[in-house]
Amino acid sequence: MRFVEVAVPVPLRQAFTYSCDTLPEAGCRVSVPFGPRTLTGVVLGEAETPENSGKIKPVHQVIDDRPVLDSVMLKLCHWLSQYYLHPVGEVIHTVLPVLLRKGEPANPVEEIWWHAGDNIDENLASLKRAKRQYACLEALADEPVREGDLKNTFPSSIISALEEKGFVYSESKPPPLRPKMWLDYFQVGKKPLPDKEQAVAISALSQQAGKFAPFLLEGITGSGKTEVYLQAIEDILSAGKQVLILVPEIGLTPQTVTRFANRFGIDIGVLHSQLNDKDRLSVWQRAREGELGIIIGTRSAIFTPMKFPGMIIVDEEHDDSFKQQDGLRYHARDLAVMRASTEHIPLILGTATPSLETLNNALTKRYGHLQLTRRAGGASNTHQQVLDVRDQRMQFGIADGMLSIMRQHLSMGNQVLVFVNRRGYAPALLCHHCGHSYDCRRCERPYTVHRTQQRLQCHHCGGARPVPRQCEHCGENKLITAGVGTEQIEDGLAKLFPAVKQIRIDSDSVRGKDKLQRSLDDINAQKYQLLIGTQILSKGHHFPHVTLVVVLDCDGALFSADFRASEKLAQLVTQLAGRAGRASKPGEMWLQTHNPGHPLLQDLVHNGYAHFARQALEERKLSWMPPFQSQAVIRAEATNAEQAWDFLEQAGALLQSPSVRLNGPLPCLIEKRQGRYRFMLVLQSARRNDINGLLRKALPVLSAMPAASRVRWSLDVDPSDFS
DNA sequence: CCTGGGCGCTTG
DNA sequence: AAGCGCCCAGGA
Repeated sequence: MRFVEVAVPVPLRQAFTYSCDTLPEAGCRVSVPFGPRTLTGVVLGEAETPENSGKIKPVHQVIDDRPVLDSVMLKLCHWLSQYYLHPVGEVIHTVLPVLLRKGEPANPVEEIWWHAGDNIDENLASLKRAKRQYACLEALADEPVREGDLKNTFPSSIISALEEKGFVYSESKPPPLRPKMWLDYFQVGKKPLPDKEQAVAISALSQQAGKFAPFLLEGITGSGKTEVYLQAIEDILSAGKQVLILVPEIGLTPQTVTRFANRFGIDIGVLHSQLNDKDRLSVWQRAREGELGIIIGTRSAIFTPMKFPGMIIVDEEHDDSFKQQDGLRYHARDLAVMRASTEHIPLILGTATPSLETLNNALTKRYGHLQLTRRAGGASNTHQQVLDVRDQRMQFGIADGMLSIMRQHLSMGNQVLVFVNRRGYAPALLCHHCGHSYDCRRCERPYTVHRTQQRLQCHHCGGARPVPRQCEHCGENKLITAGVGTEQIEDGLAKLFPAVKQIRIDSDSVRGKDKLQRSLDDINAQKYQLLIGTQILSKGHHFPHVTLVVVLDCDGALFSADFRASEKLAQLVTQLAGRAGRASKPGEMWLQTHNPGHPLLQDLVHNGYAHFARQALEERKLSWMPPFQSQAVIRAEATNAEQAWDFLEQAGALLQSPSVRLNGPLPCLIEKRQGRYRFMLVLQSARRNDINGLLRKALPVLSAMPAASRVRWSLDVDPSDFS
C-alpha cells in the first residue's frame, strides 16, 4: 500500500492523502472520492504513511499514463500557490486546459484506420456485382486508410457491409507524434538588415541560449522590436527549440501571427480568449509533444507545456491584461520570469514603455537591458505638445483651438486620431431642472448614455435600462447628458466635418469576429480620415497616415487616487504617439488639459517616456511605493457594508506585525459593484517575505473566522490597482 | 404533518 | 465549492 498527496479543485489550503496500490507519477490526474463527490485531482507526489490512516480513501482511478504537468510546471504551480497564497488545488485547476480539468484524455484522440483482410483477390472477385464495395476494398488493397479519409469517398454503409463479410477490419491507434516537425519546412524568409542597436540586441540574446537570462528590450515604437524577436528566435527554432510568445489581449491580431508564420514558413500555435476548449487542448497537446515551434497567446498561454523550451517573449510587457483580476490573481509577466528561470532559457520583456517594476529590475542589473532608440527607416518621433484648454470654448470636449489644428490636417488629406477614454455617448445623465442623476442602483454610479443602443448602461455591472423621456424625479422634460464619450464625439465631428469619412473604434463598435481587423485594414487603406476611439487604438496597431493625435482629457489621471495612474497615462500617451506617422509624414500629438504646467505632463512631453519613467521611479523610492515596497490587498464585499468592513477590521487585528504596514479598512476605488459594498485592507512592507509570512500564518485563522463566511473576500498579491 | 429553503459542517 | 443533514416556517 502506497500513499499519494493529491491536489483537488476546492478552495482549501491543503492537499489530501489517498492510498493506492501502485504509485502514479507526480503530475498525473487521478479521480478520487471527496466527501460525497468524485473529483479530478492531480498527484503532487508520494505521501508519508499517515498516522490517522482511518480517514484515508483509495484513489478511484489513475487517468493519465504520463503526467499532464511536467516537473517544471509542477514546480511553478507550487510557486504560484506559495507566492500568491492560493490553494494548490485551485492553482492546478487554473493551469490546466478546461477539458483536462473535466477528466478528458490528455493524449490526442486515437485515429481509426481501415485495413483490407487476407485473400483480397478472392474477395474482390466475389464483389463483381457490388460495384461500390468493390471500389472500396480496392482502395484499401495497397495500404490502410484513415477512417475520416475513407468516409469522404464511401458511405459508412458500404464500409460496414464489407466489415460484416470479414473483408475489411479496423484498427485504432494514436496519431503519430512528430516532434520538431517544423524543421521539415523551416526556412528563414527575406529579412531586413538589422541596424546597429538591433544587431547588438540580437547578438546579446543569442549568446544566452540555454540558460536563464531575462532581458528588458526597451525599444521606442517603430524601432523594430519585432524584428529583434524574429532574428533572436531564428537560431533557437533551427536548433529544434520552441518559443513561447505572450501578447496583450487586444494585441493578438492575425497580422502578428502572419508576420511570424511568413518569416519561417511554419505553423504557429495560437491561443486567444475566444478559442474553444477543443482547439485549445489541441494547441496544448501539440506544444507538449514538441510539434509546434512557436506558440503565441495571451495571459494564460504562459501555462502551455513545451517539450523543447527555447525562449519566452513577453511583448508589451507593461500591459495590464497580463494580470489576472479574479481567482488566482497571477501576473503572467512575473510568472514568465519564474518559468524561464526553471526552464533555464532566456526571456525577453519587450516594450516601448516599460513598467516601473521591470525598468527597476533592468536598472539594478537584475535583468539585461537592451535599448532601441532609433525609429527604423529614419522616421521622426511624433512631436508632443500640451494644449491649454482653460477659458477656451469647448464643443463636445474639443477646444476651438484644437478643432482648427484638426481642420488643417484634414484639409491636407491626412488622417486624424481622436482619443477618448470613454465609450458611449456620455458618462452621465442629469435632470437640468432638479439635478437628479441617473445612477445604477446596484453600483451607485452614474449610468453611461448609449445613443446607438438607446439605453443607459452601467459600465460596472453591465446592467441597462431604457433612456427616460422625462425626469423620473420631478417629471420635467429637461434631461441633459454630462461629459463626453466616443459616440458624442463621432456625432459632433460628423456635423463639423460633414465631408470627412470617419470611424469609431471602441469595444462597442468592434464587437464580433474580425470586425476590429477589418476596420483597421480599412483605416490603413485610407477609407476613413477621422478616427475616434478608446484604448484599443493604442495597442499594437500602426497608422502610417495619421499625422495628428488628439488626447481629449489628461486631467483625470493627474489627480487620481491610484498611484499608478500617472504611469499608465504616460504609457498610454507614448503608445498612442507611436501609432502615428512615418518618415515622409511626421506626426504631432496634442494633449488637452486644464493643467498645462503640471510637472508630470511637462516631463513627459519634453523629455519622453524613458526620462519620465526614471523620474517616476525616483519618486516612488522617496515615497516608499512599489517597486521599492511590496503590497498585498485583502478585498471584501457584501450586500451589507458593515459585514465587509467588520471582516477586514478583524483581519487587520490579526495581521499585526512590526515590519508590515496596514492601511484600512478603506473603501475600494469602486465602492459598490453589483449591489455589494467593497472594502480593502492594504498591506505594505519593504520585504515581500514579511507580508507573505504574515499572511501565511494568518490565512488559516482568517478563513475560519465566522465573519469570513458572511462576505466574499479575496487576496491580491502585487495588486495592479485598487478597484 | 409534510415540504422546502437556508445554514453550517465536512471534505483524506 | 458543493453536497448533505438539520432545523424551522408555512400550507390545508
